[in-house]
Amino acid sequence: MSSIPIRPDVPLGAPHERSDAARNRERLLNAARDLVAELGAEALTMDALACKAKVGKGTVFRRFGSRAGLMMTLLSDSESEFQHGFMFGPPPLGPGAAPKDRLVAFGEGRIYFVLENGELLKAAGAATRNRFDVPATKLSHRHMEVLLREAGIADPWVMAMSLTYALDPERIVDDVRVRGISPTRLADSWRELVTRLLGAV
Amino acid sequence: MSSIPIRPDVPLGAPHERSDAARNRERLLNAARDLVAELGAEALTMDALACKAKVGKGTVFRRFGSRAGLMMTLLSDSESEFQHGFMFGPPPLGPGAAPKDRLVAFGEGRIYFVLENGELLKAAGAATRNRFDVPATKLSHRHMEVLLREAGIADPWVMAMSLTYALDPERIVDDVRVRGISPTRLADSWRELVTRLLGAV
DNA sequence: ATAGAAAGCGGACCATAGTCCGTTTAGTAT
DNA sequence: ATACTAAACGGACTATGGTCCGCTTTCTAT
Repeated sequence: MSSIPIRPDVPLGAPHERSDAARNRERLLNAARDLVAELGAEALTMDALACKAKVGKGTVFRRFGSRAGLMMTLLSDSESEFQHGFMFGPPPLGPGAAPKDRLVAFGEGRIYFVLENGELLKAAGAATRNRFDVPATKLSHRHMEVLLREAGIADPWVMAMSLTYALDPERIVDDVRVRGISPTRLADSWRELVTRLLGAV
Repeated sequence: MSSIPIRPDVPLGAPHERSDAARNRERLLNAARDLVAELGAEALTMDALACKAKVGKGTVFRRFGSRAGLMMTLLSDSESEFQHGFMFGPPPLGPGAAPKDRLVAFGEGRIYFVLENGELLKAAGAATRNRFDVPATKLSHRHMEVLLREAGIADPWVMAMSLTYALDPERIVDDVRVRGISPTRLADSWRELVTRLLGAV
């Protein structure tokens, strides 16, 4: 997988995306959304996508780089929304509340977000070398790191990584769907974890 | 993947393993160990293994069920040793110490165990639906659950799951080998986590 | 309008995990 | 020894993610 031209935010002298490229991007995105709606994210194969979009397989991979890349693209809308929530939204999720409360809210939000987009998230994480490469994961990690630092944790970077993995999509989805744990129970346990971790009951 | 006849612990009227089966098992195990030693676990392919062991591919899969199953078999010795350590060994890892200290020791032990057998563990976990299916993982989870319950955690089962994922092999290996975090730093952070989680500094 | 270059295209091709099923073979009962 | 049966075997076959590279299209400069 070389550089991923997924659709850069037109950073510099935007090389002016070619019209055929734009057309195929549209086709692919539509086909992908259809397939996910029809059969679920897990069942989406790159061959089927290429076929349904009436496009060559090479085109699919140039556009998205990999299956994980495709899933990330499909996720980007809801993901942005969630990100906006914890970065700019109202407390306790957004700025203005105590780190502990923000972290509790973050975990809860994340749990429900994962449960809504679970398949996509699992698919985005799998097949990637280190799941930490997912940009959204990096951002979440950074967010938690800042909160943990404010709360006086000695090594916020590493602790944020522990919490990141505790909120792993695969873990959350399987807990709920395979092992029958209710989302509420997960959220409660997360609250207990954060509360104890950041002192004071 | 149907029932896995990996080499049952001869549970009942052991149907007397056939001699050709035994011979091939030996061949496969030896070949697998050689290949791992030579090229690393990641580079081991089932085709190469079958070929090197002078055995058909079907035989490989009958024996181990899957690539993950093979890796688990390869791990079982060192894994048993580690398990023995936290179940029957001397404190603080084994019984006799306070839950908090046992949990700290468990995490440290796990970190170093993972760093020694990282490739195998990653390979065993990947390709499995839920990595939690790995029997050794279930045992570790149970162990932590018991300790957490003793320490008064409200929902030990779920909390143990959070900690299980915080100690995920992929996470540990990538932290150390990709992101350059020292094992010591990981262990220190784990200590901080457990110490704060189980009260009293 | 035209030509040249760069970007994009597409599908054959590769690698690899895992399945299937007709054939072989090791034990067993006679 | 012989015949029988269930287990074991092996390798062709499938599914799927991902790569490669010669061909086509779009854009731009003239």
